[in-house]
Amino acid sequence: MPVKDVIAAQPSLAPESDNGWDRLLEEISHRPKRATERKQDRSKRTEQQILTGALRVFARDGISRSRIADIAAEAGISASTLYEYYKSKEDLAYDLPLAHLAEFFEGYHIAAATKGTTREKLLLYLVMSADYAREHAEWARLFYLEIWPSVFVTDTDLHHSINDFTRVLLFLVNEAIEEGWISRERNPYETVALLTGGINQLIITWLLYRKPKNLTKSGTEMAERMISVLEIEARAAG
Amino acid sequence: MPVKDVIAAQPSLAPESDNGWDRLLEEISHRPKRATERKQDRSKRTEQQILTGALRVFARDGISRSRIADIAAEAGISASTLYEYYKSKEDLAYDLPLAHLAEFFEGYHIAAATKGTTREKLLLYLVMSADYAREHAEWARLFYLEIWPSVFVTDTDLHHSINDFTRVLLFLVNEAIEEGWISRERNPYETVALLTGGINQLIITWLLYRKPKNLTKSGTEMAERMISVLEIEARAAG
DNA sequence: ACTCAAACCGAAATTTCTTCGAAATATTCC
DNA sequence: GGAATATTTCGAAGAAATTTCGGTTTGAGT
Repeated sequence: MPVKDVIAAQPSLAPESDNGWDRLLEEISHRPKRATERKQDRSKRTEQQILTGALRVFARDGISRSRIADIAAEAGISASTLYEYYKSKEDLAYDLPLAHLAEFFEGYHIAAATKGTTREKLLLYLVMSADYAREHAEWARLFYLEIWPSVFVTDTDLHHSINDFTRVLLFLVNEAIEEGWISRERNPYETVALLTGGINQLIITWLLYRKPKNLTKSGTEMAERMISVLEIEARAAG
Repeated sequence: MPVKDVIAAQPSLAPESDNGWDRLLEEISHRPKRATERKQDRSKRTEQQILTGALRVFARDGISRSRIADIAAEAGISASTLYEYYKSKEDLAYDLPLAHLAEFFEGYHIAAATKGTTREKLLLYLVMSADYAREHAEWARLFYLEIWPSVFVTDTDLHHSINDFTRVLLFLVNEAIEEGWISRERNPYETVALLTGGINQLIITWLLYRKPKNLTKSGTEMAERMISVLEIEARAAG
């Protein structure tokens, strides 16, 4: 059950455990592990070629219009070989984003270490999300436009990673509430929805229309705006 | 070009044209028209059965896993007959949400007539969006989780209707800026992204996890919160 | 160099989508 | 009412894509 994960995450995220933050990020950036480890070097190379080829083709044609044959050709192997690596097209599509997500979390983990306050961490998270999408547009197309909202991601490794994305935000929001600059009156899940939704909508619009032109700038603007607005709200609430 | 539509919409939406609002809603709720009109009554019935069956199957299995044969069976016709009505599965999937969207706009048009202020209209729009999703959960699953973010909706009737959804918000936000309760400093598109993103994220979470339990209540809460937060922001900016 | 497992591929099987021509049903006109 | 015409339906065949299978090639360890 997906809901359970999110709920269960909450207690362990209580701000009083002072190293909860590091443990959370540690867990998150090490999550993705392919079940089958490849033995030979050429195999590792092939796996990489499949991932690169698949990303290219999926981003160009969309998952459902993409053909296994095209992906295999792009990877320089035969279609049947691809089935040695992934049991279906869907399986491939859902595995594909994992490596990038881990990379994002790892990058964030490092960058966040230099930030002292919760506010800075939260701002950084939102800004980095937008920026990572800009830097990896093909991946982002696949992830934000096809996979994230998909109903069928439940009960997959990917699903955990997507939940992780929310868990980080939830942790920070709870901490901010503790610190008093996000209103206690408000449901933290609702606040997380607001933050996620705002930044994602910006990314999605950019992916579809290349507008706003400068995603990094707009992302920063949007993130700062959302956070400062939450602060004002908390102050207004007294 | 999708972007063009949105941009082009702006001038005609200037608040000074006092009946711009009615013209906009008129245009929007009358947009969808199937090209081919069916001659016989049984045909109209069949068309309805296809739509009902397809909605059921798509919502249950997702578009890509759904089989034409299943949809046809659900509709009580043969698979080949379905091709008399829609030229492909994709075509069917993209036509399906149109009727509901038109219904939503029409319902909003009527309900908004009783609301005097821009603020009330905006609040109503957001609240009704969430509520419509709750009332038509199968449709919402298809629309929010599979179709809205899809890359391939460009250059379809559906695409216009989705743009319409944003145009209404943009109109209201611009009017609110004119009235002074949304900050002039902020890019209206960014504000629209914030509003859309926030409410959609809430809907998506509900569709996936049935959480929050009461979508109508949470939607109202979220909508009121976002609007009041924008007001506070405008006041703080002076 | 030999052995064995891992990796690879072509051809065939399977599944699903789509087309087509003929049959069934409805409408029109006399 | 019944023949002529148009519309709608369907089964069977065709096309396109995914997936499986058996056997060959390749590479790592000894």
